[in-house]
Amino acid sequence: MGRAPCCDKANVKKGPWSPEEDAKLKEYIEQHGTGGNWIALPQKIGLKRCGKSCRLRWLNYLRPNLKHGGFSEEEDHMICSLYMSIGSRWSIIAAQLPGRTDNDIKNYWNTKLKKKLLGKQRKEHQARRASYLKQDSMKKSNSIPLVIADHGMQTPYWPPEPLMPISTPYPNQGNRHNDHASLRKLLIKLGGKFSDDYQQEPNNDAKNNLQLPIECSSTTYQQFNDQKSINLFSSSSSMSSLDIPYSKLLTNEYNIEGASMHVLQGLNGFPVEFDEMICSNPESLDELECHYGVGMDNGVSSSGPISTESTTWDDMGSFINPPNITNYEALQQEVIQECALFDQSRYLGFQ
DNA sequence: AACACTATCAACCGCGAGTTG
DNA sequence: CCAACTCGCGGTTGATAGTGT
Repeated sequence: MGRAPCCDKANVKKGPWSPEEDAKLKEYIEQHGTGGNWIALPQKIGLKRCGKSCRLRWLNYLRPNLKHGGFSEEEDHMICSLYMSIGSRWSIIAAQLPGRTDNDIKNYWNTKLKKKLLGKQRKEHQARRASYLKQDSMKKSNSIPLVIADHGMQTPYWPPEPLMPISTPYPNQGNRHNDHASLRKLLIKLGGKFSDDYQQEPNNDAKNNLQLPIECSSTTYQQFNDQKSINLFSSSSSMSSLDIPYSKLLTNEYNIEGASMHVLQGLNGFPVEFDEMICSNPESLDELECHYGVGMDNGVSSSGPISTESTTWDDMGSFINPPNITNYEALQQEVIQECALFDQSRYLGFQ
């Protein structure tokens, strides 16, 4: 038995909204508000629309102060940074971009940003692979640690062992555990720490197995520095806002232990593109490590782009290869903490 | 000019979570 | 405690505009 429909599908109009419908809805909401019940709204106005459709139309199109199209570089940067940190939690990402809707950002990501990133990565992969082959032959000849010159790294780095093809690629589920294990390995290097068995005991010890970074760098991306606080709740949400002074996010003033498990869940839901990249392209994990400079011991010593190509934000190079890895990691850690606070606040009943 | 292909984005759908009685 | 209901979210679809051949 299926779920009951939210409205009578037979008597409900679907498809694009007419200017008359828009005007009716806008006028009514501006005068009376939503009345706290979207389902009843269309009947009150005399619209043959589903309540959910009215809500969506209002939030994504009719609501005042909305911006459409023309994402700025800062917004691109923000979206990518947040996506890398928290995944496809579009409503949270949208809450950081005034005037943008989650739907807008989601569309923008799916149609433009993702392609930009993957396209850029593909190009760099080829260049890097050529570089590896060269370095590998050097390593075999003298067996001493290499310093990759164009990384500007000072930490010794051994190129990876010859890569074995993954025999059962995604979507076959057989290797997904291994892939997640690899991702976890990467994530450990990126900042958090996972025990080997967290997946077996997600409800018990998981929160203890992920240790959030103890320190956050005081250096962050400029756009975050500029903010006095971060509103973690979407303006369209029924939840009330919780503004956390941003300075507090940089310290351990908040006890986040109780929320760690939820951070873990967020990480477990790491952007699926990474899964796919890794499964369809076995070398991609090494690529990612390379991107973030985590292929070496502690993963914090990289300071420059890997590629010799332009690193301007125009071609997303500055995101793929952050100009300052310390800043990037700080940002990532901070966003993870934001999510922990977000989830914790919901637990503590701040809504 | 006609057709095929691609990109874009508004809108829909189904699900999980929260609320209410 | 439970069922019914609503809301909000993220994934997906489909119409249309744009571009290439």
